[in-house]
Amino acid sequence: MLTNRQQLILSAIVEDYVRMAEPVGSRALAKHEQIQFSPATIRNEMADLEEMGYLAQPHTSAGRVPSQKGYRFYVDHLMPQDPVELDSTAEALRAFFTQRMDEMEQVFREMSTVLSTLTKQTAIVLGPKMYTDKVRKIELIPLAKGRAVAILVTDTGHVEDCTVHLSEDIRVDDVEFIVNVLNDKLVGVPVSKLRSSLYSQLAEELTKRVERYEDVLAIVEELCQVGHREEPVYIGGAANMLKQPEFHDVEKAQPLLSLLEAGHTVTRWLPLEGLGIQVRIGEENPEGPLQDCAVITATYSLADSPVGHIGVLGPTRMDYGRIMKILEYTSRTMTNLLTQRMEGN
Amino acid sequence: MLTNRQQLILSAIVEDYVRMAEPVGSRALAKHEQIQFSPATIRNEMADLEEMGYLAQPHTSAGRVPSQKGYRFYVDHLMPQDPVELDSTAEALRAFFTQRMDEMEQVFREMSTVLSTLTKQTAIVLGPKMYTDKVRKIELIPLAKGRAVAILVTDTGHVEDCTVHLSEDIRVDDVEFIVNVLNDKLVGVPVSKLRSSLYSQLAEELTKRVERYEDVLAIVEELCQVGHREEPVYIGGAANMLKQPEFHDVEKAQPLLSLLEAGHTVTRWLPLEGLGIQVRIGEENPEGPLQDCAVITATYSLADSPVGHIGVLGPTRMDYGRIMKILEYTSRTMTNLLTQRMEGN
DNA sequence: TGTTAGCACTCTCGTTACATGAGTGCTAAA
DNA sequence: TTTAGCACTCATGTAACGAGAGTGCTAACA
Repeated sequence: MLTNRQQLILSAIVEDYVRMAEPVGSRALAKHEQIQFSPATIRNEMADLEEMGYLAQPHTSAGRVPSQKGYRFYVDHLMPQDPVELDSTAEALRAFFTQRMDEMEQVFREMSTVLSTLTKQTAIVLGPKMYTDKVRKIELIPLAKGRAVAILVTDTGHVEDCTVHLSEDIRVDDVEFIVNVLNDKLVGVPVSKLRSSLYSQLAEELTKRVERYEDVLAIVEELCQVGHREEPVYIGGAANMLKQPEFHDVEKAQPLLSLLEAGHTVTRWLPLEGLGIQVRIGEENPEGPLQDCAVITATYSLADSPVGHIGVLGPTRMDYGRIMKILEYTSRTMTNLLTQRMEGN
Repeated sequence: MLTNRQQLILSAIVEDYVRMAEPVGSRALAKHEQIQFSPATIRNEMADLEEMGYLAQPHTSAGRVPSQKGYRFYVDHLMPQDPVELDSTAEALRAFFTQRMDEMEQVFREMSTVLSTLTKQTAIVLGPKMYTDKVRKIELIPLAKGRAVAILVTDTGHVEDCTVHLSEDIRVDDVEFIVNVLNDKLVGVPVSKLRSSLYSQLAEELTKRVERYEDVLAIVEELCQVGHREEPVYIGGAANMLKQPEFHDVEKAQPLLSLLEAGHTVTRWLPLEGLGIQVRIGEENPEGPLQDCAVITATYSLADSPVGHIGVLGPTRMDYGRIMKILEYTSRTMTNLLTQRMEGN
């Protein structure tokens, strides 16, 4: 489709533009090492590339800028594939991952800031889904009258809690009995299956002893919801957005920041399908404010099944190669970390 | 110090400027209902007010703008004190508080968005400190080899968890014993006193049976840190910042957003001393980026002791009266809510 | 003595005009 | 097929200018 020379030129334009954030002209390109053609030749090729939709021109006498299609082609075919060493960046990541961090929540939070610092973009980290976690223990701790806190611990060390309401005159050994039954029947069940296990396993057991059937049902309902709780979202470096020249205009930046602020909605627009690195450029994104953004995501896994996502959000003019490498490295290391952790160091 | 007329004029200038976000001139002021003087008279007074430092002039032929001192005087002496009804705003708040929300975390998160929506500024909600909470129960749940999760539940229903490392060959009944002792000795102790209780109560008890003294110490150390964990910070409407004309310049807004992003540092610059409503205007704030902001905070309490803070951050040009009233109402209702909750509905 | 009308002055802001420079497309020569 | 040359386009920066808003000061007025 594209001649070698056209590919070379497109590639150079993308890389120049990513670096300088300004439309790149034929003269500037001619100074590139790899390109030995005269500006005129380049101009001809550029005109062709524009006609084919890979480039765009902000206005008649400006340089060229990659279009969404141009970026896409670059990402799919032109980007340097060989593992160029990530120099100091890799160092920083390595340092981050060799820190001892016991609390996973802290890992995710810090990871979002590290990722955003390294990429100078906005980082999004989705905590792991618990779907595949299995129930390790359930506790029910009465507080003041009629209130108790139910705690669910999974085999990965995840702790979730919720408040439940009890009848005020429930007896201590009632509570104890409930907890015992819950643990007997539900330990080892994946949290995603909690609700279905509930009816098949618990119903008749509990009616044997406890009169207040509805109370108990309510408790377990709450527990089920805990199991289906949204994964936590950590956003780092949202303010980095404003450092990008394309968002120096507040009108552009404001909707984006608002979007990020509604953290739990990210799952609606992050590319979460498939495995591996996903890249969404410009209008490939659903939400309006993302139309001139690119989103890159990667998954991390636990025991071979993907459990969470990390991503980077920035203007379409972003250093795809570098960021994809960073994400790839991070997701790999993250997976290892989680897996080691599971296997008890 | 200031004549009645000067106070009237200052007050009018502040209120006009807050509304219009533009320097207010003598002609505009003369049209005010409460002011029956000619523009010339007003000009004279304004000149005096400026000389005294209550007003400032962006440039020679612009209207006047309140200075920090002007805002301060307005807040301290001029602001309408009588409880002007908060109209629809109060309605919204009432609606928010009458929603049934079991999970406190959700309450705080939503509160930050509600507050920011109502004030059109940035809202900051500090979750309650647990200092005064008392230990209700401690659990220790072994996971994979050498790892366990310790859970601490307080009498207010707060649940905190942390990962602890155990020797791999610890026995089940060792764990059970430890948990029993911990609960025997520490239940009812305020989390703030955990560490001191530890040494006075636990040391000899544990050495009686468990050989791995250090293991146990490590666990309890972790637990203590849980007790001293920072209060969670919820920030709502950070993107609202950008809607204020004073932050249409990205250079101004960016540092502020960065500051907000480092959520846990807010305790460094929020006015958290004393009780009641606190107002910090402009250079009364410590951090650089806050120099042209105002921060208003209020406390909320549980059983007569203040446990947390809510606050609003915006440009110095803000509607102090309204926002203070909103915060006051919110903190009062919040206090009631918490207290009711404690007393078991 | 306090208030007001009048007036000259200042300063911002938007518009227009114009020069500059970067970059292009096209044509013709190599 | 490539390149040099040239006319053309368009954004950007600067300067000039008028309009408008607001001030300070002075003098008249109650």
